[in-house]
Amino acid sequence: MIRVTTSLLNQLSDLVGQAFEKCDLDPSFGKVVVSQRRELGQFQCNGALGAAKKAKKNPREIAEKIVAELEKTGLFNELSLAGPGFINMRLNDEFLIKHIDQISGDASFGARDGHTPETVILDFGGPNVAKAMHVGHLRATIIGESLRRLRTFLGDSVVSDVHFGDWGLPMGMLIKEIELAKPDLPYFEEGNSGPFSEVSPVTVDELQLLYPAASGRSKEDPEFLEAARQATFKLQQGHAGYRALWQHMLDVSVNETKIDFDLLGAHFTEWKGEADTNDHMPGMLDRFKKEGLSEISDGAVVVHVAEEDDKKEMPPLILQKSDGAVMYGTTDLATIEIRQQDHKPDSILYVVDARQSLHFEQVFRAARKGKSITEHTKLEHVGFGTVNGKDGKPLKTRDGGVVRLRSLIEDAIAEARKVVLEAGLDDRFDAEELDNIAKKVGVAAIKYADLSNPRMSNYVFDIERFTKFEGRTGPYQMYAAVRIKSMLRKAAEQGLKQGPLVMTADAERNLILALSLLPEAALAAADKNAPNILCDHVYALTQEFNSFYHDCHVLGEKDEAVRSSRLTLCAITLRQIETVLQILGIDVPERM
RNA sequence: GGCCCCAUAGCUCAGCUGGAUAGAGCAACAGAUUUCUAAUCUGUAGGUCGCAGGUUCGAGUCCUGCUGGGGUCACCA
Repeated sequence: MIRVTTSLLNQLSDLVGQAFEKCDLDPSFGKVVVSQRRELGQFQCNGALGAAKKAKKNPREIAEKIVAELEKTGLFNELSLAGPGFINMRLNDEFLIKHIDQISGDASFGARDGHTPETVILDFGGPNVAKAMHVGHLRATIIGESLRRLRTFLGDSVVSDVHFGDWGLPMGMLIKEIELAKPDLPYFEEGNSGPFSEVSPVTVDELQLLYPAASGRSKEDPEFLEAARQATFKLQQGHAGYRALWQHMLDVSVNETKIDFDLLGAHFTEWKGEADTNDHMPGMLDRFKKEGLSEISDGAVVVHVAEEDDKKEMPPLILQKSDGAVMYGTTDLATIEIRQQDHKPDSILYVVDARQSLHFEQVFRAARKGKSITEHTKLEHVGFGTVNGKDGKPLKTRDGGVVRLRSLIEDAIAEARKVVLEAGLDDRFDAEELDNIAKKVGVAAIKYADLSNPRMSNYVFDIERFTKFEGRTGPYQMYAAVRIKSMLRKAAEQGLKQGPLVMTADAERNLILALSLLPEAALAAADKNAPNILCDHVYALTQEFNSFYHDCHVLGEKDEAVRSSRLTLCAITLRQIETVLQILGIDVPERM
């Protein structure tokens, strides 16, 4: 007997595959998918066409044989043939109810059953010292956090590392800029090895002004840039004053980014950064040199990563610039080695802007070449597209500046509050609850809008559209869950009990079918690192629920068996909607 | 210039390894409520899938060329 806890589509595919096997055909032709034409069936299999092509036979004849085999199982209410050889099927209700009973008894709705647990490291967030997080960090954080939750849901052991940008040339630029502004600070005294003050000489607001100043100065003043380069090198070599100053800048910046990450509900098990590779660096550089993996090119130490059959140009990875300082490729490579030592991961996923794909390709190749990671470990750049304004170009403020993440979130919360107030139902909430609802709705609106796009696509940021309660929005999904919560509260007040499932209406069957597809969605989302698949799933689910809600009264239902069954169905649906939204990083309030 | 990605309804986008009549949402129009929260549901209308070839029984999907847009091409991150 087939296992009942695995995904419904896999079960059906196995079953139909067996039928193909009995006809001496490859079982892989038995792949079953949700029907494109629901009026003809719940599921379909198109394998007869492919099999016919391969076996040089008539597709309809093959399909007829398959149908005959499937009839014998007794699991189907209806099996039919259509067109050139499409097999349409409808399961009988007993089977569906049994299946939903089984998966609803499992916290993952049967999804874990189809997943082999592994140790996965997620590298996302990627804020930088002194720079306020901006719209570019939005997707990295939202997608990364969602993948973290998804993998945890599927039973993986997940390490999430924020990987602070804290070690490159910008550090030298900041040090020199601070020196210009406050030359008397002890950090700049020749030979001063500390100890230094425990109080930061700069506030976060100052830092955020210092950085653009330093950046601008570097472009105009070659001497300043050169000084910054030297400072970067000295910092990396352990200059005591610079290190102390750097630590202050890092601490101040970390505290600031935590506010943003908290707003977005992102969690990190590690707050590491590029700088944490410093102790590892000399050994790694030495090894690459000794093993003949690196060489000097134009004064820089590089690893050649081009391969014979490359179509595209593949520049070497620069480990050390000609001035001796390391670059972010070097720290990324060292980070891989450290992660290998610390965690022995099966996968390392980098949730970083798609524009950095060449960089990761170089780093991954260098890591393979230098055996920095075990062969079986998967290294993957999970890229994503840009967030655009209504003009189709990357989102900018009115005066062309960078949009800060904080203001983006605050605007969304303000917009959500406006929408709730406009609905005119706010008199039910006190100020505190309204705040809570606005925050949850605003953040959900942004997250759902972001995650529902395929990762690699760019999308247009339109907060008014995102906060609408109609259509494919975060709030629509939450609203369905809130409706159920309200209903279950009333049921509890009236002492109504849940009972075994019975099928009395199409809307119930459709809802159960939607519920049954979670494992498929979760596994595909994990496999492709594509949260949008889960967004599609929860949208289909909430739509089916809303139809059910419209067609089938629950609390007022006179027949106790039907009523208690529907209460059960509502409870399962709520749990699944909340589970999926939770994976997407969306919290559902009690009311809204 | 080389390489990579994209082009689908008025708008924002789906379309999984080629499979039936190309789908959603928004906007438009027509309906449904003495609400279990209508912030909902049902229906109608809307398409030469950028252009031109090719492979195939079958192409939005695969191949080639073209047009338009974006990204990227070693000492920034």
